Amino acid sequence: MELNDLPKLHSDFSVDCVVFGFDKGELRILLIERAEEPFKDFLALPGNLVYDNENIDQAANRVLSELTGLNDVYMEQLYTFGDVNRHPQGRVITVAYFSLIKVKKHTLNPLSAYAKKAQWFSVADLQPLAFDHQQILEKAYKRLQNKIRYQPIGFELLPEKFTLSQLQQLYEVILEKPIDKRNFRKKILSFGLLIELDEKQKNVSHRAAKLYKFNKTRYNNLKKMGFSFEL
Amino acid sequence: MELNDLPKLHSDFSVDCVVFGFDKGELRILLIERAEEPFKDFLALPGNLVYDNENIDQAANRVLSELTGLNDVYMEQLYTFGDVNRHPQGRVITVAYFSLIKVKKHTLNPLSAYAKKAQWFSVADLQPLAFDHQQILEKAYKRLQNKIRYQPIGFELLPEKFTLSQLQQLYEVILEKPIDKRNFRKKILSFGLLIELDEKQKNVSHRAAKLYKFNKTRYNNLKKMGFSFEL
DNA sequence: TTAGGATATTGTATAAATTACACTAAAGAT
DNA sequence: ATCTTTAGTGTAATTTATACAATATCCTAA
Repeated sequence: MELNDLPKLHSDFSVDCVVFGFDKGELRILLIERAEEPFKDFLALPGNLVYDNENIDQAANRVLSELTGLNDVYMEQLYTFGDVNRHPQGRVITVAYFSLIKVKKHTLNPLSAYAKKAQWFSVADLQPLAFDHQQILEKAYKRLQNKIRYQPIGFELLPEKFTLSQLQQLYEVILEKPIDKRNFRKKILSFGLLIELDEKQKNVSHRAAKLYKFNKTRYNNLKKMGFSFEL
Repeated sequence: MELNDLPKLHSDFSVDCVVFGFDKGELRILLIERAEEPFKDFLALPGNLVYDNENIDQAANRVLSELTGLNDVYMEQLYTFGDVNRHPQGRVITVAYFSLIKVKKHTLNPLSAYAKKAQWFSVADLQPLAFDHQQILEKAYKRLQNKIRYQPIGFELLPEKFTLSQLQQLYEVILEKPIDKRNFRKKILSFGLLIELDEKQKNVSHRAAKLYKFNKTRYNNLKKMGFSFEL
C-alpha cells in the first residue's frame, strides 16, 4: 500500500495551558468555567484552537491572554495529547503548555465570553475537569515536581521578595514531603542565587524573617556555563 | 472578538521518529532518503501524516514500520514542532518521537516506495537534513544525554549480552566525555541491575571480558518503588 | 616458546556532600 | 512580664564521589 493513495485527513488542533500559582500555602492552577457545550459548566484548562498563521507557542500565549487576561507569560511545551476520542465532537489534537506565575502580580480579566471566568483553584482538591484535562494536569504536576528538583523554578511562583520559610513551604507543598529546615537553608544558600535584602517581613505576629530576592542575572550566567542546581 | 466567529482552520498533522542505535562505537540514527519533493534526495527522519482514526502513538509505530520495517519498537513522545513555515508546502504540525533500539536485532526493510531506503547514519557527521529535522534531532540528542544520566537506558542500545567496557564506551560517546573505569564499574554494579553471565567475549585478540545482561525484572520492580539511578 | 601488545580487572585514601538532630532569638499578643 | 509563634543557627556521623596504578589474561608474532 502506498501512503499517498490514502485520503489526506485533517484534524483540529488546539493548545491548552497549565498555569500554576502559589497562594496561601497552596499550589493553585488557573481554570476557566466553560460557558458552552461540550462540558458546559465544567472547569477546564484555558485552551482553544490554533490559527494556521501562528506558531504554536504564539497560539498558547494568545489563547491564555484571551481567556484569562494574562499577558507575556513564559510558557514551555509540556506534551501533546491526541487520543482519537479525547474530544466528544471529533478529532482534536492538543499541545499542552506549562507555566509558573506569581499570583499577586497578575489580575485575571478574560476578554472572551467563551469562558465565564478564570479563577485560581487549589490543585489539592479539584472537581472533575472537562475533556482529558485531568490527565494533562497530572502530567504537568509531575513535570513540576521533577523540575523543581534540579532548577530553581520555585522563585517563579513566589513574590519578588520572600522569606526562606516561604520558599521551603513551597518546596514542601510541591514535593509533598517535609524538608529539614537547616539543611534546606544550607543547600539553597549554597547556590548563591539569593540576594539577602535589608528588609524584614511586616505585620506578622512573631519574629519577622529576613526577605530575599532571586538573583536572576547570576542564575542565567551560571546556567549558560552549564551549572545545575540539584536540591 | 469572539473566538467562535473565526473560520475554523485545519492543519496537516504528522509524526517523525528519531530512532537511535549504537554500532561500531558510534551513536547512529535511522534516516530515510526522500524519493519525492520537497527535499527530494535529502536525508530525513522517518515520518508521515497521522490518520484521523488512530492515536498519535499508534501513528508513530505505523509510520516507522512502513518506512523502515521496524515493528513493536518502544517510542516515547519527544516534542511537537509546529512553526508556520517548517514545511514548504503548507502548515504541518509534527509530533516527534524518540526511540532506542538494538541495531543488530532488527533488519531494515521499508514497505513504502516513499522512501528509497532506510539506513543507519553516524550522528557525529551528518549532511543537512530535510525540513527542520536537524532541529528535531538536536532536541532528541539532548533528551538522550539527559535521560541516560538518571535512567539505565543504555541497555536498550546494546546487544542482550555486553561487556562493561562496551557499556562504558556507550556512555562516553553519548555524554561526550571520558569516564573513569573503576568508578564507572563501581557505580553501575551498585545499582544491582546487571546479571553477570558465565560467559566471555569470543574472537577478541586480547583478554576476553565477562559478559553481562540487564536485569529488566529487577529494574521494573525498583522503578515501581520509586528508585532512581543517577550516574 | 616466549615477548610484546592489548584490554580486563581490582582497591584505597581523600574530599565532598548528605543527613540527623535541638536549642536560642526575636517580635507581637495577652 | 510572660506566653506564643516562627526565625535562625552548627556539628558530628554517614554516605557518596573522586583521583589514581598495578596486575591478570589472552592473543599475536617473532
